[in-house]
Amino acid sequence: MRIGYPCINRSIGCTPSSTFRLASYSPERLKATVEKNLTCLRNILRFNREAGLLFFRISSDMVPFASHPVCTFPWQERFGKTLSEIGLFIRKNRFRISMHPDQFVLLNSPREDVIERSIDELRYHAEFLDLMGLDTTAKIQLHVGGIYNDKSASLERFVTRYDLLDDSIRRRLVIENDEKLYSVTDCLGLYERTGIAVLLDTFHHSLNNTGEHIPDLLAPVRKSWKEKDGIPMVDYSSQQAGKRAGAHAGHINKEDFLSFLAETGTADFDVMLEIKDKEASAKTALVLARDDPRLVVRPGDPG
DNA sequence: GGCAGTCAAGTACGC
DNA sequence: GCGTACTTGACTGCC
Repeated sequence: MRIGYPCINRSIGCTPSSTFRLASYSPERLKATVEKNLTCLRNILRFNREAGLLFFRISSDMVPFASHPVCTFPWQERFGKTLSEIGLFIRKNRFRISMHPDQFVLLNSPREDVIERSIDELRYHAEFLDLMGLDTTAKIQLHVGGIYNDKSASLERFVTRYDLLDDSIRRRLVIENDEKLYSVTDCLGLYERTGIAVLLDTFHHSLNNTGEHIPDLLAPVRKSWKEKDGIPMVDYSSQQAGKRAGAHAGHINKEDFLSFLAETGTADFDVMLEIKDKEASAKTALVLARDDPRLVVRPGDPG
């Protein structure tokens, strides 16, 4: 078990997801922004190594407009060397890496233009991980998509689309249950049909389920991750008091996290804390888990 | 320098 | 039908 947090770090004073408006696109601007983002990513990874936080989600904004027609700058060539250096650092320190394209990426849309843009965006994500030289345990996590007034037809479209994807994308793609439309059970059904691994989001599951308890889902979810995929990734969060159902907590709820560790027993996975204060809660989680035999690195271990 | 309005992209939902 | 929430920050133009 590794513990981590997504995309940004709130204490080291840089952001790895600087961007700019489409209207102000220029190759120079792109180059400068990617340079800045990569430098920050490096700093975050160093910070994480020292903190013992070995699971990290890389922001989709590393290369702004990467999949947009406006972007003709050969960022792959320009930054290939830097990316492979970062990848080496990642492999050397046994980090686990994920990426999570945002809500515009939909494989089951009935609209062909949406599908095309989505595949372009997935190609960018896969390319980014490939350039770092990461193996297929580095994943791109995606939700199943929309319902479009017909859930079974929409599931069917997902299967069809998934089968048509390039292997460079397919070998990294995993599906995550969402809080409203597609439950873990729906995702496991897609696994049965396509072989795609299922990323369990415990918080989404608490909001969208058909009565299954987390401990009962661990084995079927585990089964969907093959050896080449690595151990499962799990997203963890809890409800922010006083906000709409589904709002991510601002700080880790210690009791809730401890009971999550307890109810998952000896099942091994890497866990990502989707909590708003990012590395602060992740560090707390690491301390809370210090006696858990599943942990790869304990707090205070030399980095 | 500070502020408020706005930002590539899709979908579901409430009014 | 239209505006808004997702996730949330941070870019941008204006004062």
